[in-house]
Amino acid sequence: MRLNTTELDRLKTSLKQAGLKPTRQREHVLSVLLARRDHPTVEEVWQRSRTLSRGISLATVYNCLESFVDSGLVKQVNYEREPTRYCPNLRPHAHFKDQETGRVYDIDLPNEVLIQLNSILPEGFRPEAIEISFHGRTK
Amino acid sequence: MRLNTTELDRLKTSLKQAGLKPTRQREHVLSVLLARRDHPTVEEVWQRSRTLSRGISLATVYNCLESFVDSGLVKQVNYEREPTRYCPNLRPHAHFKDQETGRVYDIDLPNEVLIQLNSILPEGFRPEAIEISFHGRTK
DNA sequence: TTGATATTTAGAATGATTCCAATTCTTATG
DNA sequence: CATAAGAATTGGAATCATTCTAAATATCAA
Repeated sequence: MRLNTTELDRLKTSLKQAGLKPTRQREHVLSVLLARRDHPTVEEVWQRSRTLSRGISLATVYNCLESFVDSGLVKQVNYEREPTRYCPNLRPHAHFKDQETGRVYDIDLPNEVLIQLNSILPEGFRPEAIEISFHGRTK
Repeated sequence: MRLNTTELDRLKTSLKQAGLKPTRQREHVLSVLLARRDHPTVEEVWQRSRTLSRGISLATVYNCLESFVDSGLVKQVNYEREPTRYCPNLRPHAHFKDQETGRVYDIDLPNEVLIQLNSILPEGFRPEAIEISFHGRTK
């Protein structure tokens, strides 16, 4: 998780655009999150962030992830009551959880599916978000 | 929550069909759940079940609901990390949560929507369940 | 540089849920 | 009907992801 100046500047800019002060911790957590296209838990993000010199507290990882979600930089994924997972993929997508491995896959959502889904809502229902999660086997 | 013999027999039968011993507590919790088409939390189910003579323990309500879900008699609804809610509607449906009132509505899922949703999965993905939750305003 | 405001932090607190081990119930079988 | 084996129920303790707290530190506009 070595960041060159260009990457760092890019992160600072995304944070500022999102209305967040670009702190050392936020830059680090965000870079850790963007480094892999998976769905880590808070605990996992914390583990991956330990390399930060002088460390980072678990509370801060919670704080960072919360502010990222609030400002739309990442998404949350919840399966049942398991620990919340975080997802750096911002395109509209569903999730598929392999019940054998526990692994979560992103499934792209074509626009026509979104349109059809909105069409099943009664008059007056204004969705702000939709979450679609499959679970099953991947063969 | 007065049960006549016919209703009681019907409950006993559903429980047996689901492979569950028809105990006094299960019959009561199930009847409480079927009495309203809403989405109560465990705590709420417990409150509504207090009328049972000699009471019922919270642990038992948890146990009953878990066994109902396992045997397909009711569904679970999760929104973020809020307490799990239980849903007696077994038809395929999505949920819509009004972010102002917190109320959860059932939205029927037409078969063609289900078919379209399955069609977006890659080769080899075998879904066993799908969960669709909207949240937004109802105007 | 400085002050106002925001962020970070360690540890305590919270709260839904699960676990535990003792008691009570259900039911198949004699 | 009696009985015994396996299930279910129970109150309370334990768990654990998450939130809260209040003190220390950092950011940034002026």
